[in-house]
Amino acid sequence: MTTVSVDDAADQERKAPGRPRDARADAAIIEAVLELLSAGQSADALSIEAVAARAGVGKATIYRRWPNKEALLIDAVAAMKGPLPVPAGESVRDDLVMLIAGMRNKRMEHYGKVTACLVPELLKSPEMHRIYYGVIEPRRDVMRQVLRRGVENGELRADLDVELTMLMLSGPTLAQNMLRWSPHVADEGFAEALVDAVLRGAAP
Amino acid sequence: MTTVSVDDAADQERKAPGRPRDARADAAIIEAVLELLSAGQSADALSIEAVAARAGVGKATIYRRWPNKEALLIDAVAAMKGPLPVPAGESVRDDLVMLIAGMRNKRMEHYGKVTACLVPELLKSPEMHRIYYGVIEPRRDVMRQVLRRGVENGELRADLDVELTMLMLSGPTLAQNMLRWSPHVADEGFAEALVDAVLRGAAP
Amino acid sequence: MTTVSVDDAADQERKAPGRPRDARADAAIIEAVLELLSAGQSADALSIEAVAARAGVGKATIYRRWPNKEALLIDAVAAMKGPLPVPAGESVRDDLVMLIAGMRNKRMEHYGKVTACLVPELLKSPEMHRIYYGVIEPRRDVMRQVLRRGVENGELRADLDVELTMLMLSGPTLAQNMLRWSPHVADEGFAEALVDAVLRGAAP
Amino acid sequence: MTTVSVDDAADQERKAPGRPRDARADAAIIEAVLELLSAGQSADALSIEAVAARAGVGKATIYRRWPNKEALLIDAVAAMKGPLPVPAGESVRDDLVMLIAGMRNKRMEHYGKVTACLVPELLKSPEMHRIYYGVIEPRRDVMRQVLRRGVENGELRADLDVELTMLMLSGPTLAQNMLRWSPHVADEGFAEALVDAVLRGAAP
DNA sequence: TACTAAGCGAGACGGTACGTCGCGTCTTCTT
DNA sequence: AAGAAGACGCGACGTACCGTCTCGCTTAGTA
Repeated sequence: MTTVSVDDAADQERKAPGRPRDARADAAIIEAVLELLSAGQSADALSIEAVAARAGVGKATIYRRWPNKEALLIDAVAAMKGPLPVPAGESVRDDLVMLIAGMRNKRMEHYGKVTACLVPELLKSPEMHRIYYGVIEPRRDVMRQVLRRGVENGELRADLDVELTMLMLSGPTLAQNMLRWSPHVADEGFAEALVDAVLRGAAP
Repeated sequence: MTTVSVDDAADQERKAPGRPRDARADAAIIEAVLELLSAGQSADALSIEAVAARAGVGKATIYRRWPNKEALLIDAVAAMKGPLPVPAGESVRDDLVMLIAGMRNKRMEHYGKVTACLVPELLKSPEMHRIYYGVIEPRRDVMRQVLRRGVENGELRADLDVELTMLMLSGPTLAQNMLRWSPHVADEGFAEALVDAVLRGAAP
Repeated sequence: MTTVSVDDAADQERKAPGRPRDARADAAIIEAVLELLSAGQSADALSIEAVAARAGVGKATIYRRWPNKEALLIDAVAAMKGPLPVPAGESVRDDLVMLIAGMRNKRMEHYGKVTACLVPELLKSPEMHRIYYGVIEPRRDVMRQVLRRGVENGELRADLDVELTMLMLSGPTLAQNMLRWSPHVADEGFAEALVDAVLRGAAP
Repeated sequence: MTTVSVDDAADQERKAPGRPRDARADAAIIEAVLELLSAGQSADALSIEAVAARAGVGKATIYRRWPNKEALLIDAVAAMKGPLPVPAGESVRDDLVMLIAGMRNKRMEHYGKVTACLVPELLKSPEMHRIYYGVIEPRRDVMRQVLRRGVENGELRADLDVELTMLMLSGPTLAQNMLRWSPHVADEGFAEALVDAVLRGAAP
């Protein structure tokens, strides 16, 4: 719910005057978005009016909470993703495979779609990008810790560019999810193949 | 211009009765799309109505040529990309760096935006995806030839998964273009760093 | 239809480019307004959306023709009033009674309501008032001719203030129709009583 | 203030439990209505929300006192009109001129507008009409007394229809105030001209 | 030369969704 | 209990585009 500013307000411990917002409305709205995304089609065909009707809520109640459709979708994405994945911690390779595979779940099926619909707004509005970042970065940080652990314990080369490597792992996954550039690349085994290729390198 | 079917019609060499289509309209429409994309912001805010007004053309003239906005955008992307890049052919690494760097031109600035806006439609409609594929695949084939050449002449390992490697090269580029996931990764030198990392591998 | 300007355009005999407006839409809209006014309640509770739905027409089709609800109501009033009344021409008194009674028909039942709803707009916007005047003035002119005839043929006093007399005839009728100030004044026979009272002062 | 029922409650002299109503709120609300009517334009554009904000009062405080916007406007009209006019009592004609002229003050400028906005509700709801009657009737009664006095002392004809005469005096005034039907009729001297014309028929 | 068929700019058409405003009711905390 | 504040479900507002459909007009190839 664009939580950063809300938390800031909570820090000040100010009690807002007037009737407080109904928490059940927040839940109903997010749930309605997810239902419509699952049942329906593309995410930009999702209308605020449909969300309001599905949630049994007035349009104004949505606009009171989110400034536009994209911000709402971002929060819906955050809710869709559920808890952070926790790597097992034994083998760096296995942890990476698990993280990449987790981006291609059935549950994540709509995640690619939704992310795609957000992109134009992310490119246009820095504010939008900041919010999205707050949602996505904790997950990226899990992968970052795994890579750093590998560098420290010698499983990965000492001079590894961690950020670039993260891009090499999640970029192809995203591209394959969103654009299906390479139909030849098998779906099953994709995570293992990608992680191994990144680890191994293309040189002979 | 959704060229396949048009070409097929041309193959049959039927002389269409009535007034032939004005070729200048096609050009004016595509140009209007590109101008609006450059001037304006996001690509899903681009309306057919605005394109028609800008091109000095009736809406029906657009709908006579493209079935919907996405198909029009795909042709605009094709026009935006210009001619196929031609690798120098000396070093595989240098060729790849050139290809990747070519995806991050100033001219390509809007390419990420436009592609992003197409994604929902691409995922939903196989027909749409087929058209997009016809535009994008020739460019991907250039990279594919470079990689195959490397495998054959020993610059790359013999058992290389060419398709996966292509994904590892263009996926991160796309992700960085569209989502700017990694602000830490420098813009200058990105192509070299990525290609080197793909070639080298992460293992020690 | 704010007809004055349309007539002006017709004078210039300019052929408007593009698809011409559908005359059936005009009729359907006006009819829908009258049906809703007859069936429904007060006239400011009449919503453009309801009119559009009833007429089987898009909202834009209404807004293309009338700038706001009041202008639409004025044209609806004009349509409701039908043809100009024609006085018999024998006795001035009888003609006036007929004209006044004609303002209190069953068919005119809603006329008072609608007029009332227009008043705020009439007071605010001179343009609105001008249009309304174009509708109402021809009817007032009928009464004016009757009074002038009476002055000329000696049925009425020679120094009669015609405009004031018109106000004395239609003002009480309007007030009684709209505000029912005097419940004691009988409905039947109202026209005769009023005309006689006015004539008692207007007789030579 | 829809005073009848409130007064009845006061008669029972019940001690209401809890905090008593703040009398300043009533005044602030009425004053806010009058300010908004003077500053703004039409009276149906006056929103309860704006009144509450202007008066520095919660919406519920208004709804606790008046059932709807029209009832509030009626009380505002009453407040706008100020104390009852007191006729001098010498000449019936002069008293009537004073009463009619008093309906056309600068202070009454908005009176026509506000009354006009009430009309639809008055026609629809008998309850509303009753309340309005309670406000307007005492003023009409002043004129009624003047006319009766004239009948009794021979200034007016013995068989005069008092109610109809009242309509003939206030109806044209109302019509001229609200609709400005007759621009030819001069503003100055209107009261005298009207009263004289009516009396010419009402004289014995 | 005239006919026929399609292309063309223009813009009206029935719709859907937008984001805003006000309604009258309700819930919270404070006085 | 009243009060200020303001959230709630609702419904209408007037606007913007959608994709389709006439209009009157050009612009060819065919008769």
